[in-house]
Amino acid sequence: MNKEEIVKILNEIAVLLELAGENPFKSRAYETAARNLERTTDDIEGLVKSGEISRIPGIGEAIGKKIETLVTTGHLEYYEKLRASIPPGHLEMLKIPGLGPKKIRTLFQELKITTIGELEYACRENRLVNLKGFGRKTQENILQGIERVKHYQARRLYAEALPDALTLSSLLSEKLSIPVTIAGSLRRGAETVKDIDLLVATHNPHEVGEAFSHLEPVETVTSRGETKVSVVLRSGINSDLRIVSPEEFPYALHHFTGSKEHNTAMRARAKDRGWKMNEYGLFLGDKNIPCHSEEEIFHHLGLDYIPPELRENMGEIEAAERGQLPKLIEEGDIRGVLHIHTTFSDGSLSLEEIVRMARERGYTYIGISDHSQSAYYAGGLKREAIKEQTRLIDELNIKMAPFRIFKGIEADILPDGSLDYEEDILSAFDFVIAAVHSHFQMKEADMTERICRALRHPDTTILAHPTGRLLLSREPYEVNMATVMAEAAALGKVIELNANPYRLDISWPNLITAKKMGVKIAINPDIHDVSGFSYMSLGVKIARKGWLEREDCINCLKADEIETFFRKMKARR
DNA sequence: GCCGTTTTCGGCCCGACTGTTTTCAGTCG
Repeated sequence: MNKEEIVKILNEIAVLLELAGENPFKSRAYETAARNLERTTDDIEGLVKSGEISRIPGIGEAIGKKIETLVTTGHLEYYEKLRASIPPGHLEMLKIPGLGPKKIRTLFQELKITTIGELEYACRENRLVNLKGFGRKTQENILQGIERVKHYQARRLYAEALPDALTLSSLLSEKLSIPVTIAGSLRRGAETVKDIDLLVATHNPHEVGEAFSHLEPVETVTSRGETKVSVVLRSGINSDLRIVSPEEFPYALHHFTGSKEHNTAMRARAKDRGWKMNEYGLFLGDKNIPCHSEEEIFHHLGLDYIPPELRENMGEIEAAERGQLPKLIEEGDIRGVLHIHTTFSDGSLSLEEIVRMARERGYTYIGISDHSQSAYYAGGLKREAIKEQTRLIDELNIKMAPFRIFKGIEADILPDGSLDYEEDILSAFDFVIAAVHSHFQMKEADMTERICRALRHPDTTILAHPTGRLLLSREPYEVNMATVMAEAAALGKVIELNANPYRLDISWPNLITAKKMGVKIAINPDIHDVSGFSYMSLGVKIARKGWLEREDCINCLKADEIETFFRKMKARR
């Protein structure tokens, strides 16, 4: 059993233990173990064999044994029994706002409720009002919660939530003439988000809460206090506004940016030093240590400033302590854009239009990569079309100099791992992007070998969207990314960070590993139409989340540098 | 269940809000 599956099982055990009414710290121990296992780059099987699995922090004797059992047998009786003891509907019921493990247990013990359907029925029959700890209001809220789960519960893409966040913050900001800051997972650059967190510093909390509740995009107010107002927007997204005093702002900004895991680790660190940390300050006894910015808070705790994207408790605190945080890539570092489709295949922009748009945006080169012949659904290029496009690019390169247009192709990786053209065609391109677009249902070992074989093709420059996932709609195909990344590292091949908001593939946790292995990354917008160029800033945000620096991304190279880079790869064939 | 320069037991981050209570439990982030 591989690492991802074990991580998933440990996390599920944590939730099941909560539902079973176990010691919450035991549940948290499984969460911690899962997280630390997930972020380790060590070979799990190797650690198990050498008896060193407990060297991973948070994994002790008991969990260590369970991991060993999973690795060697693929089963775990403890987990299976635990899962059998909890109705599957209880896991689903956790999604209803206001319902947690305790209330779900009460519902089961008193009313034998095991599914959301039964729960809805029980509410309509008015059966919750007399339960201890419940009441009329709770029953109403649960009914509403069920409605909301049915309609909106889905998480949102970052790119979908950000415009709403910007609208809300600017409306509120204009209304009150005060700054409104976006915090939470949006500030951290999460791929998908559950809600929009906003933060305001003011001495008039009531006025701010009132104004926020009546903004045009707000549909309903779900909770309203002195420091926090929660609403549901017409678009279905939840939004929380936090209101603090100007003095508290830096602490609150840090706190409400999260992540939960980062905050927990930071507060533990403060506690180690005899301090207490919360959204209102950093306290030694009753005395607040004054900080005027997030930077100062980190410095007081002996840390370099940690950019929001890194705050996931993935080693950033340790790195900040050692002064070894990466100098993260910025949008201004990007010199050129690769992976662009034109009207030759399934793009809606002509070559000339793309060149004009790229120049307007300050890029100094682009790389064209239309689909290859077997992608008939996307108008893949036949031999003649390639000739025609080559001729056109040569002309434009003369006309537009010093702007550079590199000739590339997005070649399908066929099921056997070969690429979709003869070598004489492939070797004529400046670069080749290899991509899986079909036959997703393969066994992990076969898919991994298919992709590794494509990487070994002498003409392959970049591996596109390596897991094929579509956020919130399609799971990644089964592929061992550790093996793929190791192969790319050994061969000096590039892996794409596809910046389409639905893909963001390679994922940021894998980026952290790729960087450690020395794999170079191309941040590629996979442009098909005018919106494509705007994906670059999201790509950079995710690259930052994956700890990337300018040196890690090939499209931070200047035009002549990337030309040399492509040539050197060709020379190795 | 994990962990230890407060070590093998007794902690484990912290506060707001809601709805149920009549001082607090549960949930959430």
